[in-house]
Amino acid sequence: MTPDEFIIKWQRSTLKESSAAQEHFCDLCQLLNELTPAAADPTGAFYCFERGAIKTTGGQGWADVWKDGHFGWEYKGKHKDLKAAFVQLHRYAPALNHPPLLIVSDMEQIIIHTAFTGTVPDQYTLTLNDLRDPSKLQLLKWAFSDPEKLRPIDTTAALTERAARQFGEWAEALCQRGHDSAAVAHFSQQLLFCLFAQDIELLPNQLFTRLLENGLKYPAQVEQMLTNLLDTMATGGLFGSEAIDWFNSGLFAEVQPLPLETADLKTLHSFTKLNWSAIEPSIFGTLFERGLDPKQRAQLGAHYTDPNSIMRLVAPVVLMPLRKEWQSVQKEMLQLKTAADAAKSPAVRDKQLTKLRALLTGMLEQLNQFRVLDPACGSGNFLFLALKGLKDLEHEIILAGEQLGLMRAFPTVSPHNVLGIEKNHYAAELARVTVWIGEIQWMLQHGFSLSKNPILKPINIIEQRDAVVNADGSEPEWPTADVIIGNPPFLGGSKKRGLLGDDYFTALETIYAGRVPAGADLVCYWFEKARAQIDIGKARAAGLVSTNSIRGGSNRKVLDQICQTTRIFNAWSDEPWVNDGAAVRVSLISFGEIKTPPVLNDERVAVIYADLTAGSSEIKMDVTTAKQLKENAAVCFMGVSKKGAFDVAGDLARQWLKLPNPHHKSNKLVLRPLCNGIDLTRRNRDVWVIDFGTDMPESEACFYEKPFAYITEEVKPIRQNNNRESYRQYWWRHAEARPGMRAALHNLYRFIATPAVAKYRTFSWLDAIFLADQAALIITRADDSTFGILHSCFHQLWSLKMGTNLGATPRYTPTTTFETFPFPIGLTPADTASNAIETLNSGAIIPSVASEYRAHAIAIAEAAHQLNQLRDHWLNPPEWIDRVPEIVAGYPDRIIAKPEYAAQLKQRTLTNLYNKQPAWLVNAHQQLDQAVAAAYGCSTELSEAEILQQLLQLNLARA
DNA sequence: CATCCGACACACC
DNA sequence: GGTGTGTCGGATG
Repeated sequence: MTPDEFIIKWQRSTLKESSAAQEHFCDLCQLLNELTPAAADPTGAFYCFERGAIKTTGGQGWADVWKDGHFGWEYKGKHKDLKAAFVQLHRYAPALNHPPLLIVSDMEQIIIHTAFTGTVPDQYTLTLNDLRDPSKLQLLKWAFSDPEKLRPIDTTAALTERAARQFGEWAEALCQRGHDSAAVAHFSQQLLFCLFAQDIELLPNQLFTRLLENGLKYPAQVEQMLTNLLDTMATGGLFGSEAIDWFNSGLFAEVQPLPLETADLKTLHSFTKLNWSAIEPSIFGTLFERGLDPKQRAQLGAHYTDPNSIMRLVAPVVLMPLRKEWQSVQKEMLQLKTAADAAKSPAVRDKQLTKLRALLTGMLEQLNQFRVLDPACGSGNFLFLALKGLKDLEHEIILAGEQLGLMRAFPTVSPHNVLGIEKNHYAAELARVTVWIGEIQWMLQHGFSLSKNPILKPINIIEQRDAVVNADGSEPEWPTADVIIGNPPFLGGSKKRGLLGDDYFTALETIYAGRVPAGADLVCYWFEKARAQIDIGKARAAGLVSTNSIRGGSNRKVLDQICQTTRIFNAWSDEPWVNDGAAVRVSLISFGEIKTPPVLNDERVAVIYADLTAGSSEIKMDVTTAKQLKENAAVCFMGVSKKGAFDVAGDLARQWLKLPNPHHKSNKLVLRPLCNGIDLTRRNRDVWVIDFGTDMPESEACFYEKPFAYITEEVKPIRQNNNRESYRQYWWRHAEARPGMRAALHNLYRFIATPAVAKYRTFSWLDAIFLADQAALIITRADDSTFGILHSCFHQLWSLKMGTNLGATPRYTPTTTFETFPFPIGLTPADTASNAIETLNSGAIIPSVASEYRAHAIAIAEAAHQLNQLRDHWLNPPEWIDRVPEIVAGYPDRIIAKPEYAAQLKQRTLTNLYNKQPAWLVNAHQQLDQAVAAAYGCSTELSEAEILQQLLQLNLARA
């Protein structure tokens, strides 16, 4: 068939839809050289006419033609309403497997609507005559063979980001003109809603666009016109000659348009060209929060929390349990249907059908009664996504019921299903709008008309109040709900008082005494309250976002309690989270009374522990039960906490070293090279520190003229403003001078250091003259055996598991990683405490230990010494450097690059070395691991989990 | 007195 | 511009 033949045939045709549709479609297939449905798929399972038609009644199907993964196609008679056909396809899209294209035709026109998820919908209209145009015909051909070719480039996410950025910039300009940011936020939300309402035709005839155009002609009238429009939206009524629906909602309760300039009107007018109906409702929230807060304004238009991340909580907590229930109900319904169809008497049949109806009604009623609470709902995007998920599920159930021949139910899941608590007045306001926009969008996209008068029903879904402390200092009640979701605010324990104020802090302390440690992050109060709600039966489950630090320290207490009174059934332990610029990492935690196997980081596990690690079915290992060991006490220390600029460049220190002092003592006594993490992971920076020790009086310190003058200038002013009496009083000393550490270092000529926060857990030797800064942790031992044990895979694994994180980077914490670590028997810190060390022929240094452990000590020390030497040669190749004696005796030689090797030497850092993982390094570590494994008396073939399990057992046995 | 934390801060490859 | 490491106030035990 040629296009001309097709056109002539169908121009003439006056047949009705029912008689002509299939023939029209078959002709099209011929024209496009495609197989007809029956020829392509005789079973009709993937490509057929009348998909979803109920065979027994011959009733209307979901689509006239359906090709799985391609399109749903609906015909109407000539000049009939194609919009209605489109609405029908939309409504049945879930039953049709969400085809990417929804095509409607009245046999003269063919309209292809794209419906790829997450893209801005597009449409192509083809008239009969267009079929002569090969490029138009190609579109149709793609619909049959390769619908991906029709995927719009613009995603709704991209559209949303673009709109957010543009709108944000515009709002920022308003703020810069001196308008109050809260007023700008409120006004911009009103305008945004107008743009949305216009694009879904709630505001008729492009009314908002025309208003802006008139405004450009009569700038003086703009403010009055806008006031009139917004006022009319608040109450419903006439705007000019146009009838405006009653929108209601507090959004329009307060109308005070800001003065707009011509440029503003032009910008707004350009916004009307965007497709606001396809916008993600969460944009409103993002815009609001960023537009309102001057600190966040720089982020306007930047990233916003990705819906997929939110679904990682909404899915397991809200949707999965309901889906599971629906599956079992559906199974029962299918059995009843089969029984009814097979029934011999109408009475029996009716009885089965009544039961069937009751099951469906029951399921829908359950959905209608379902309540989701977000007690920190912000601008409502969690609630919006929960509502959308519930509506999708309800729709699916309704369609399944219809398929069983039951009468179609009207969807009843609506904003009444979601409850929110939000402290911020405008965010709360906005959350209501966000949820309603989501509702309206969903209804229209699924072919349902909106119920009006008002459009935004006065359901009090969002309460504006504090969720964890009442104004009178008492504990707030949360409404009863089925589940709790949300992303509560994070605020580190020590920042709480400063940001929230003394009264609020005291109230928190009082209300949650014994439940949440006072040093915990603010987010923990939401976790504890959610746990309590579940405990008293006011919720079944909760899914909350938290800082990833909830896995350790005092924050973990709330998870410990959760694991005691209920159960964590789903978690993501450490995920990057969108928060512009900052390296924020979060844990997503779902807990409560939902019977489902636990899933951690998308993998089935046997149990999830409070630190968000898992036990497998073979190895159950809750390392949070590990105890601090006596034999490890007072060996690992954090370096000094200076709290002031006591550090000076090496060259300045050297100048001072040469200067005399009035009391004839050298500055050498108060000047030492400093070591922090960077000195360990990169190269030594040659930074020195003025150190008046732990108890030198000011009267003596001032004899060291230059250093004292320096800190009088640089440190004293700052320290005298410190909140702590002792820091103010002893300003010339380091705030935490670590007397314990200094005592433990006594008589050691070297010690072991490791960076507190570092990508790799490396240990290095430092000459005793070095002073460790707080970001360097030290172990007060000089023997290679201890060094080797710490650098073995045993301690590496343990420290990773037991330590915490600063953002994405592991952090070593003395109490939880070192003091809990069970050293091999006979080689514990208690066993190596004696200073009686012995140097072997190789140069390795072993501690004096009981004779039966001496062989292990030697083997480990040799391997460790070898590792350290290899590493040192790599870090400081003798050919590239000069070793220069320090100007004063008693300091180690300086390592100075030969000029031609300076750049290369700069790259020789421990982090770079471990990034590269050269074979010799891997081998050296393997040798070491073997020696240490022998000391533990275990195989070198153990898996990581097995090593950890053995260490945990050893720890518990010793504790 | 010592340790821990950061909806981070910032220097430097 | 990404990578990697660090400050310092405040709280706890």
